[in-house]
Amino acid sequence: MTTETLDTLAVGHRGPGDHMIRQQIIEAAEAHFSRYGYNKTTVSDLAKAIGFSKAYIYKFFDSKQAIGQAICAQTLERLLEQAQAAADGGADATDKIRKFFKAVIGASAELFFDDRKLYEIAMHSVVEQWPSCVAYCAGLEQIVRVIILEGRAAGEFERKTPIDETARAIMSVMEAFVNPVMLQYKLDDLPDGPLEVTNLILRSLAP
Amino acid sequence: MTTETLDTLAVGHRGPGDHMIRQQIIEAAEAHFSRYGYNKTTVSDLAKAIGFSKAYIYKFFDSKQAIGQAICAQTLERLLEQAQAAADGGADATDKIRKFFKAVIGASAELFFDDRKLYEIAMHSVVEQWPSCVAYCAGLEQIVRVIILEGRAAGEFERKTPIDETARAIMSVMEAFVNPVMLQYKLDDLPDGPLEVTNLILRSLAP
DNA sequence: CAAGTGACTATATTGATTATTAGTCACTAA
DNA sequence: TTAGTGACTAATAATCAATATAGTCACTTG
Repeated sequence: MTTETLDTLAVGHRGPGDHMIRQQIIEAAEAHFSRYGYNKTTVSDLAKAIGFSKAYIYKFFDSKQAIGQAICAQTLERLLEQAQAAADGGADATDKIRKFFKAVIGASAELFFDDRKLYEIAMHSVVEQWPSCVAYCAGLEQIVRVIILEGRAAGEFERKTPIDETARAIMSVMEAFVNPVMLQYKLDDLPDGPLEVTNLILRSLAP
Repeated sequence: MTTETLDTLAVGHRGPGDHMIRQQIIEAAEAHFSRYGYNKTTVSDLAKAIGFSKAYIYKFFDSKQAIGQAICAQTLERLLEQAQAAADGGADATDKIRKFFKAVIGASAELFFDDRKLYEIAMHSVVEQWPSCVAYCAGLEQIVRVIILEGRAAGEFERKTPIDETARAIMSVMEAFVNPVMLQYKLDDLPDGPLEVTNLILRSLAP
């Protein structure tokens, strides 16, 4: 394992992993991307914002896209944290599944409405299969897997289906609402669509 | 009910509903769209193909898009027929569900690989919410509904959940593989993804 | 050596200019 | 009246030069 942080895939990073400047760049990028969007902010804009030259930015990041990935990863990590917190607040496994999906979808939809520009980066990351997105999906699946195992241990859920298949299938099923690319087409179905699908999932988990 | 056919929503049609020329236009459009794509074929091309002037086309269709809708509707109807036929070939309701989804997804994927241009029109129809697409989705859901009712009558499936909710949820769940916009991102998951999701659906239907 | 940059190139992006194309309509011929 | 069209306009799309941007590198400064 490198000196890079564990939870952030530091793709496209250069130079020291933990540097004040790197954080400043990320903060400036988050502000600019959020306000003007990814395409409309230039690397020079970011450089000006932190008071250095554009060339210096490239001591810390491989490319503009790498900066985008960093702030996308940050955004998705935040989503993931919210989802985990919601799941933790559930009384039993069934409740956790319910709260988990409600939180993920709610938070995604909120991002869509309040912060369209960041949402667009997230969509981009999905289409381009950025590692941040892959990590996000894997994170969601992992949370689901843990909940299911808990439910199985408690006798709440069936145990015949292989855990990997169950978790994968549930993620597939929820993808239409969880995947930013697809969610935009399903906004009309909120919040009932996810609820009905959650019910279907829970029925499929019944012992 | 108008004189228009029952199975084709004749949106954007003009003049007599059943006219030799209309059919000729549709055939020419299918050939051209399939070969050169929707954007690259001009209305004049179609006119030339059937040996009339461009203005005459507009005696039969409101717009170029209306022609696109007609051939899109035709394509989707064909998909629907294949799906229905596959379902009919199932031994029991469970088997019908399996065969149905396998057929829909297989046929969609085939369209994607063999006839990319037509597939693109289908995608366009989804994004633009053309009636042909709405009809297609409704048709799929109707087939599912009938199978479920059969399965319930045979004691194969549970009967507590309202049939509308069940059918809607199943369609939501399958959307990632059935919806042309989304399918293109899931091609790597074929054919195992749909299979696992089908299994999940069947588990959720267990009595 | 570490921190930082100006000046450079190749690739995108823009915008003003043309060229095509969708769609209409008044009209002719039978 | 019915079948069909040429000529027209408004909107859309292709073109291409001018501009802007991503990304590199040799270089300075402390």
